[in-house]
Amino acid sequence: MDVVARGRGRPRKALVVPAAQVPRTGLHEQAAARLKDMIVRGVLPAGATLVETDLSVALGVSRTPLREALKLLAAEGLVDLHPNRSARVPDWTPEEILELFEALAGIERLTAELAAPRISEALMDALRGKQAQLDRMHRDQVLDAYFALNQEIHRTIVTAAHNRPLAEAHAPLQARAQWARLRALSSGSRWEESAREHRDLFEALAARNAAEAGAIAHRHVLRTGVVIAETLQARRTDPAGR
Amino acid sequence: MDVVARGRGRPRKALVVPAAQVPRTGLHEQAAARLKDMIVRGVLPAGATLVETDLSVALGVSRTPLREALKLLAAEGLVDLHPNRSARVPDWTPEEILELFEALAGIERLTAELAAPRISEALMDALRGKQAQLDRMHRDQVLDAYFALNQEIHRTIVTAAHNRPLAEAHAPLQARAQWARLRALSSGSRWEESAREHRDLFEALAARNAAEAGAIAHRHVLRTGVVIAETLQARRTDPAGR
DNA sequence: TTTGCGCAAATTGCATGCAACATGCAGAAA
DNA sequence: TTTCTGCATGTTGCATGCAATTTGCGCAAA
Repeated sequence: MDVVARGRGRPRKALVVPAAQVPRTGLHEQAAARLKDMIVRGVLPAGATLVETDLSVALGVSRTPLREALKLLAAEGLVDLHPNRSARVPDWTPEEILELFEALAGIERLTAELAAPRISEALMDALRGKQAQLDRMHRDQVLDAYFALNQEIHRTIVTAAHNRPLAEAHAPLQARAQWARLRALSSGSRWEESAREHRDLFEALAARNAAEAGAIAHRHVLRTGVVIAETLQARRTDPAGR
Repeated sequence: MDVVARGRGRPRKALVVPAAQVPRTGLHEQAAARLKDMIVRGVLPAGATLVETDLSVALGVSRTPLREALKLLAAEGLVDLHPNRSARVPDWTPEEILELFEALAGIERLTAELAAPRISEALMDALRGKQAQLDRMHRDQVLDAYFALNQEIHRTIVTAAHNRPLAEAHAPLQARAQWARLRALSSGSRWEESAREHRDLFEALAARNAAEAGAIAHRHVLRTGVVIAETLQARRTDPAGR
């Protein structure tokens, strides 16, 4: 295939380094990733109808990989796909968002429970660092950085749970949750509470207390979902209200 | 589009009944369903490489919908898909099966916890019927009917949890779990135990005891996974051993 | 014998063309 | 006016063709 040593036999004279796993992804995956990003960030607004031809020229690919990408996103629930109809960006109701966070809370409870006993020292250290940084973000009131780091911590815990199928089940929910979070960037009061929950969760993990960590994670995510759903509900009845 | 009255306006003289929602699914979905079935049932054995051209003639569709179907199955983890390589049916190790059931146990715990307080009377009745039938299957030692009904009960509980995202997260795991179950049709001793767990779970649900129902479901699925993984492990070290 | 190289066959990735289906509108019938 | 019908247009579903990539095999060199 190319000059780099590949495969399992020990490379005896590797003149070139194994060239750090460039993903080498196909067009349909790139298209899917870009679409996902556009939907989550709201570039493609809820309710938008996605015409294949238009989208394909917009993304610079032909319809075939685009259609494959749409199928992938449909599997994640990020687009609605009906036979012989244009794909649409779903517009989730606050009730659906609540359902979503209920499920997410349950799954993150599991990840926390699993992570508590089996998280590696290395990941625990990483988590410690992130937690400290999160506290700084909170103290300095840097909302969007806090937001991003928050997500990262949750992902780290999922990783630490060391259960691939669970992570795979988590990912699609997480994508939709981020959609909701981004358009309900939470209120200051909840921020305070959220920061404390994060500290508590970290403590529980550090103490390897599975039940406690799970319970905290569950409450944390569920509470987040309630606040977000309420925000969206309020904005729906009064669209002008920031 | 055709003779049946459709749409929202009251049909004043509907000469034909609305023709009970035939799914009208596309070729790629049919192909995906058939492939899924073939993989779960073992018609396509673990490790098999799936050549698009061959499969497409076998299923009687062209490569385009077949490729879309493969992408769908890949999203469910039922095939491995790498760029520029033929798709393969994964051959899950007993360790991976154990991970899978660990995740599944967690999710079914959630479904049981959610279902306990909110299951409708109608579904509860249906469950009662299925449970009674399950007991008969157990008494009469009809293994495969027991097996099928077992699956159905689990699905019913997922439905009763009334949380769409959670059900969507559950489905792909369930597909792989069935793959494992089908090739490790459990031992008689476990059967006894499993039947009792099912009765206990039903009781807990009937009593609307969320924590108890969740705990039972968790143990039940996890234990099933352990037995299945052990069976697969044993068969792997001694392939001849039934 | 073993290792490396290069070509040929097989296979996937993608683009494009055509048929089927849906939707909206104009015009006819009631 | 209101409702139904048929057509025109836009869009999706699928098949097929071609280029790019992988893979297996033969053959020569060490």
